[in-house]
Amino acid sequence: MGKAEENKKTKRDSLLNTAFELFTSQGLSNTSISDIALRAGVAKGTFYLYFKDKYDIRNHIIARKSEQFFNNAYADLQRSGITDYTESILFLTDHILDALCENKPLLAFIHKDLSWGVFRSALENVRTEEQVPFQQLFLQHCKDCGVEVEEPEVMLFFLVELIGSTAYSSIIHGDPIPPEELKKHLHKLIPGIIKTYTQDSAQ
Amino acid sequence: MGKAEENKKTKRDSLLNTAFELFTSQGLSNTSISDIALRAGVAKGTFYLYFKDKYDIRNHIIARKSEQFFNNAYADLQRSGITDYTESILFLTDHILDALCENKPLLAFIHKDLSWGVFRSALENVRTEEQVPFQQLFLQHCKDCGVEVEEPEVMLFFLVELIGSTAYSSIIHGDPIPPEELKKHLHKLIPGIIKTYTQDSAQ
Amino acid sequence: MGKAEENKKTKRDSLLNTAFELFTSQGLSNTSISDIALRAGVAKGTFYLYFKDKYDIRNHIIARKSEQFFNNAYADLQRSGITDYTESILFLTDHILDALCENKPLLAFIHKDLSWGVFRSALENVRTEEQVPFQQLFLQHCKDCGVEVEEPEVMLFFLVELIGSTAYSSIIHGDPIPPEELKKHLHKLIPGIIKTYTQDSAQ
Amino acid sequence: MGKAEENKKTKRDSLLNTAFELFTSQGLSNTSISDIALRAGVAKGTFYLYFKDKYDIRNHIIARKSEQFFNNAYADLQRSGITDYTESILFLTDHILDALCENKPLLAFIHKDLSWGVFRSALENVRTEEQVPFQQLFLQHCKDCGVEVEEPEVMLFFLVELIGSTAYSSIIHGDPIPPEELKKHLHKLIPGIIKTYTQDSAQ
DNA sequence: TATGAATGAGGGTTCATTCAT
DNA sequence: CATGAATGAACCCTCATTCAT
Repeated sequence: MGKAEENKKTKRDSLLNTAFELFTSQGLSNTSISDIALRAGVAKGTFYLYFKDKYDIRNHIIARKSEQFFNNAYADLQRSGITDYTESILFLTDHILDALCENKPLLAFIHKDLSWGVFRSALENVRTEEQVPFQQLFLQHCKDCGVEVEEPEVMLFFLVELIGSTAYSSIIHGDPIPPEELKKHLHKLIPGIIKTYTQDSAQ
Repeated sequence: MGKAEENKKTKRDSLLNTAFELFTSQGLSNTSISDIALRAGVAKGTFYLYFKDKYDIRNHIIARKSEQFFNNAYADLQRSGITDYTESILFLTDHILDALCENKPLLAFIHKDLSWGVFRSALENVRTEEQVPFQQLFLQHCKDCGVEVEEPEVMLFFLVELIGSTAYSSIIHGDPIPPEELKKHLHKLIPGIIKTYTQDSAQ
Repeated sequence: MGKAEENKKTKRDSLLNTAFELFTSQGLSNTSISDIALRAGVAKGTFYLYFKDKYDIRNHIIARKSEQFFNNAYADLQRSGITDYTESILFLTDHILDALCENKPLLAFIHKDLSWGVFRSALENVRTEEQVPFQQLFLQHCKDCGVEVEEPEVMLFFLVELIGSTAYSSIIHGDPIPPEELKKHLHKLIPGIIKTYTQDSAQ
Repeated sequence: MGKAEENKKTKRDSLLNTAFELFTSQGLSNTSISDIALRAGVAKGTFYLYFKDKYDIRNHIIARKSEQFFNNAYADLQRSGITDYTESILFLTDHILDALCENKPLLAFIHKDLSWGVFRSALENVRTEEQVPFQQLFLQHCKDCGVEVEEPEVMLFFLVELIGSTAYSSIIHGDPIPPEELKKHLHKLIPGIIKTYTQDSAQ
């Protein structure tokens, strides 16, 4: 029975991976459930044993990828040994921008959701994985750096939205500034934003 | 002769309005060209005399609405008599947030495009109206206030993206903060951003 | 298990037969896929499970019918016991003309392709059946009669084109001569053509 | 009023020429009446003032082109000064093959009708031009050469069908022999055919 | 569980034809 | 005569979903 379970897990993963490939390469609306099933090597009907419809599998993919994404960034940060708070945020920013540059199809695909929505709906509703939510990691990190952020969740919100939406425009369209420029500008802006939220507690 | 022209204009407007209603109430992909034509009171084939396809009419709608939107805000600003630069930006921010609060379907519809993309593609490509692009208004406004902004277009980009993406999350989902809170936060953050871009020139 | 296969074969045949009926009675361009599916008793979508489009099913029909046609003629020839080469060609000619007379819709339908094109594209590309191509039969027949034909394929080409195109005009329009007359004329002309190709080798 | 007449004639010719260009370059079914009218520089409704529908204009074109075609060949023959009957037929054959080689789109377009059908339906029904039918020219030519052909119309029928149908296969598909080869073969076959019809009278 | 043949509604699009101007 | 906007039937094709096996 462990075997049967394994088999199911394999099929599910196969569907998820295939769907991701197709969504990023051809777009959501140009990908049919037939396509996914065919390339995943299962029958069309089988798809429905695992997912409700195309949007269901999309949500699972976004949740999975976004989580991976932020957690990768965070893991790298820890390896870097950076201890200063602002520096660590900038490190994360660069890491995320670099990763998005190298994976434009992913960016194009999840951009509408690569934002606060990721943390809200995707991660909460669909959570089946065994990962620690990024928000928790973030809060922990604040503490680790010995920084007291007033409303850290809100600050995270602003950072995520700012970075996510400008990255899309810059990386996908190169407009109005290319990714290199974007980095420089964000490095100028983000310290101000952090200061706004850490000064608050002192006021 | 003017009659035929007028008639065409009427039909075109009817299609645009109907499409907007349907797009905002049912979503883009749930709206068919049949629906639009039917409710606009024209034959299906007539649609194709005016627009290439669904995406064509969508672009026209976005261009039109966005233009209206920003120009309304700007017109109000001028009526307000505000002369301080930072204050005027905050006024525009509030105005835009208020307007979006009162028109959630519009926000939901154009949110993916209510961003720098609006200025880039929608407004530039589809421009058939005789309006002044918002960017020009903005540049003029900087001068009028006697403020020297280093790279004003880039600053506008960051402001638009920040406001647009946070507004969506806040207004549509009330998460992680309600619109009232959002305003307060933006009022704290925006002056810092402006300072970053106006200090540059002094440095 | 055999049942499903059988069922599919039945549906496919039903579609082919229905399409043939409609094509011959109404013409290709006046027959829609809807028509075919409807009269074949299957859903429209089902058509596309078996054929790519209207031209695909047409090619299959032509291939099938032509094959049947020539092979019937050849089988009859063998039953006839004729051994003389020229006589056998004339026998085939008569057989083909008789068959076409009795099946005018077929003639009208495939006349544009009842020519060398049949051997080239239709029979070669669409071949899924397990029949021996007519050219091979023809070559074998030359040997069997002990006749050495210089370029037998080319001679076949001329015969097929001559018979096919004159048959169409004569049988369908009775112009400029009726089928009976046509036979007589061909009986006068064909021996000369054969002589031209068998004398070559002697020259 | 001569002017109005002229204008009409111009429009009609413009439609015919445009339709011919489009039919040969894109095919009949891929050419719409809109296309024709647009490129001919007249309004869509105007088309219907001159032709009943697409098939009507096609028939006129075929009649016109075929007539031109054969008459050109005949005119050239007369310029050539050839007096021998068989030679003159071979001259016409070559001339026709050369002309078809140089105008493949025309061949592809009228091939279904470039046969006896041309003389029968197209020329008879649609005749509005002021030309002498080719059959008459041909009969006259037989006399001029002092040759007595038994049933000259029938012989012409066989020649036209043989040349027309083999030319199509050879020139358009190069199969089973290229046009150069075709000429050689026809030069071998045609004298035999002529002999068959001129010997008849002697028999 | 898994299959994949069958469905049929529904989408986008074209275009011959009409008719008021 | 000429126009060209409007029509709407008809077409092709896709695809999510079902269900008998």
